[in-house]
Amino acid sequence: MLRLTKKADYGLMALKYLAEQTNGSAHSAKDIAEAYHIPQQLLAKILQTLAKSGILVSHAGTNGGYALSRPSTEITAFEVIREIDGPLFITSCITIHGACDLTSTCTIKEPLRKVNDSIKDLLSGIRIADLVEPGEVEHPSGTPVGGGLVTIAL
Amino acid sequence: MLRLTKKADYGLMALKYLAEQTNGSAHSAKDIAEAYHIPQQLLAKILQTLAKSGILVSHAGTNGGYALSRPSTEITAFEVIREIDGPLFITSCITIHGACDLTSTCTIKEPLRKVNDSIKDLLSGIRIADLVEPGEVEHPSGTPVGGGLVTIAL
DNA sequence: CTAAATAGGACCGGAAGTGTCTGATTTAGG
DNA sequence: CCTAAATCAGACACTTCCGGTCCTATTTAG
Repeated sequence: MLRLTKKADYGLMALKYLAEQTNGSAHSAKDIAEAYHIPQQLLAKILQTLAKSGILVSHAGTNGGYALSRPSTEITAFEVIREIDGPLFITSCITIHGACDLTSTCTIKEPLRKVNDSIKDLLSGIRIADLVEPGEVEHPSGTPVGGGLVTIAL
Repeated sequence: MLRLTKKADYGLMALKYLAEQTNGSAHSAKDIAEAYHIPQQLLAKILQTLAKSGILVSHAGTNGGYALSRPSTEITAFEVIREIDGPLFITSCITIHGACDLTSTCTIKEPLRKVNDSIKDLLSGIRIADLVEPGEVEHPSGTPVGGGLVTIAL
């Protein structure tokens, strides 16, 4: 539960990639997909929606591709995830219309909304620029990194 | 994305219900299910897992049921959700073993782990007791409540 | 002994996530 | 002008998981 879709994941990775590129020219979906070993066509779709929502600018044709529409410091993880995965959120009774039969039934709702908002703030505080530099190799020799799952959190 | 399963939702509601009951006797899954208009058999399953994980104590047989194993101030939303929905979390590459082919590929991972941990802290800070009292009817006359979705967040 | 409950398994239908394919349109470069 | 490399867009297949149900034990108060 509470997990990001792979699409959102891929989207963030792609934006990170674009943020790293210094030259202003466009980079194709193919380039990014190959760099990260991501299914190309899927990435293409993601980049398209990102372009449609104004986070990326696209350029069709030969040597076409995508580039950030704004500096990487002004793109939050929050909006990226929202564009890709849609506005659904925490409790089902909030997102699905009419799920709560009786209002009095679901008294859990209000407290969870606060969590909801907190997570929103959390993700809003993270910018693409924050993803770009954190030193690729800094595992403190105790952390398994390779293919070995990390299994933290919940 | 990032949404709670209904199971976790139901589980929290059930715990809230149990926390509200003053007498120490057990309350059946049927009672709770009817109180909240929740599918009974499904709730039963949830309560079983909650009992198996030690959050609830169960009592079989006639007049049996469930009760909190600890005071409601000592049960966090975090552990409830974890027991019900399992330990999966944020990025898919964290939870699924070996999903990240190359370590260097997924450089997004570290920053997202921090988000992960923050959410964990957030949910750990919420206790069942916090869910119990927030005044059932306090919609500030501007908030649509009935069947009308709230659609906040993302 | 019986009825009410928990305990646990199998199962199913639908939705959503993941990914592929096909086709159309733009466009730089030879 | 033509071709190849792109974006754009829609449809579709596959798989997994969520939500929910059903059935069958097993416990246990009265």
